[in-house]
Amino acid sequence: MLDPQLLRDDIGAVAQKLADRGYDLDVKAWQDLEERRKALQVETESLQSQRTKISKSIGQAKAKGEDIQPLLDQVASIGDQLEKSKADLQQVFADMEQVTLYVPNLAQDDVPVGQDEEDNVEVRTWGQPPSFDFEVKDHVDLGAMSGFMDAESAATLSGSRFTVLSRDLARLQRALTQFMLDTHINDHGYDEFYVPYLVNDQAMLGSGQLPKFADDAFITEDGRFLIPTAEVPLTNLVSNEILEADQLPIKMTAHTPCFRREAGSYGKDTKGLIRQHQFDKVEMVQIVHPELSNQALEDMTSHAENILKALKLPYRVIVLCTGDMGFSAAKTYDIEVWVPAQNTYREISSCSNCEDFQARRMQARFRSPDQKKPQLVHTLNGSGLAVGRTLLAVMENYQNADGSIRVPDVLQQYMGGVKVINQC
RNA sequence: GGAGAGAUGGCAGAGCGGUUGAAUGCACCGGUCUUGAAAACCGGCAUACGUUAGUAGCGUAUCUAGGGUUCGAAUCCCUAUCUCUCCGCCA
Repeated sequence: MLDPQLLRDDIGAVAQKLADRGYDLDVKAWQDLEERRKALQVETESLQSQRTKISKSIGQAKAKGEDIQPLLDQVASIGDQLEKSKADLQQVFADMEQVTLYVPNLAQDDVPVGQDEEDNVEVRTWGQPPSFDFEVKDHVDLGAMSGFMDAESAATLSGSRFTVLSRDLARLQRALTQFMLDTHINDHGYDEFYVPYLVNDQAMLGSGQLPKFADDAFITEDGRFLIPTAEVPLTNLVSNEILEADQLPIKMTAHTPCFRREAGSYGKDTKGLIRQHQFDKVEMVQIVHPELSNQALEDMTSHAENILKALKLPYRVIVLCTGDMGFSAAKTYDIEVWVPAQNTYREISSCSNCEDFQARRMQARFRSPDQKKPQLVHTLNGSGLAVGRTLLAVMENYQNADGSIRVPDVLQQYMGGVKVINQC
């Protein structure tokens, strides 16, 4: 949610910035609502004030045993007026909320303006894509050869976009997860959390998945949502909180499955682990002082990069352009890992500074010693990393000519000494 | 799932139709006293919105949330959510 003050003071500039993101704000409609709101609110509050005054004097008159009928007559007409004006005001507020809940965050000034992923800008690359003296196989083939990855069984169980991993490959995924968590906890200063995988609509609203993207999430019969990312439960841990300044920054990590409908991506990445309805992810979330959020974004991105460095997987970092950013983000870095079989980089992490956008929705604030009023915190989230896609990247980058897969050095301690994954 | 009890300010806890935004205690902040500290005493201490040049003043709302009764609701009624106790079931 944007700062309503900003919408009032400088709506022209806001509309321009939203246009950069491909969002068309109806300025005239908003200003009309705002004007109505102002008139109605002033009217309602003054009526309420009158009514309260008279009601109090009724109490006093009664206590003294005076006749209260004149006062009752006086207040009678206020009641109807008040009811009407209250209802109108509520309607205007509801209309305004329908706008504000659907308006995306504003991009930071240094974010490149652009339409879609074509306009994203590469920031840096790390590592050299490996060269192979044989024809590389993709992870689907490698998985089939080993017999440890089974899309058909998954289709029988659940449908498309699911997978069954077994034995050394299942273990390798667990090793990756463990390694990521341990690194974030031991080297990067995050605290580990275990969180619910089902959340209510308030939580989804707070982090910005609702109301606009309801179709992307799985909803349960009793109205809960399967989390599309651990960002939702982790970030909402501070909802409706007023934190003390010295509690910041809060750095949280959690490993969870993530569930996504992937509506609207029909035909895209239909094979393999790239795009699944269910995938595991290790998530990082930071709750920070507003002045430090940009530095925190750089730090968090480097934390995700450190995982890839340790795994010796080549990657590049790009900054998303205005048109490609997520709803809640003010600035986003994507990290893309080298995928040999596709001869390109594919997204494996997305790190965003949401500034106060989510904090305002969920009323997450802190009290700083130098300011009387509580102020909104800044929230950041980043994948550290998407585990399924990391598994895919390891499989493809570490493949041998015979289809076996070398286990990266840092994972071997988690694999009980297994150094190469062969076949069933 | 069944039966019961409850949800009040940072925390504890009173109030149970009328000057209650809410007693009291604790915590916190400022002051007096003191060489300093403690104690004691004095004072302060919610949030949001509106109006406004204003973090001044004034107004409005908020005692879990949403509805209702009433001239007037923290207090009465309904619904939802959550918590606790007991029983049942269960990894």
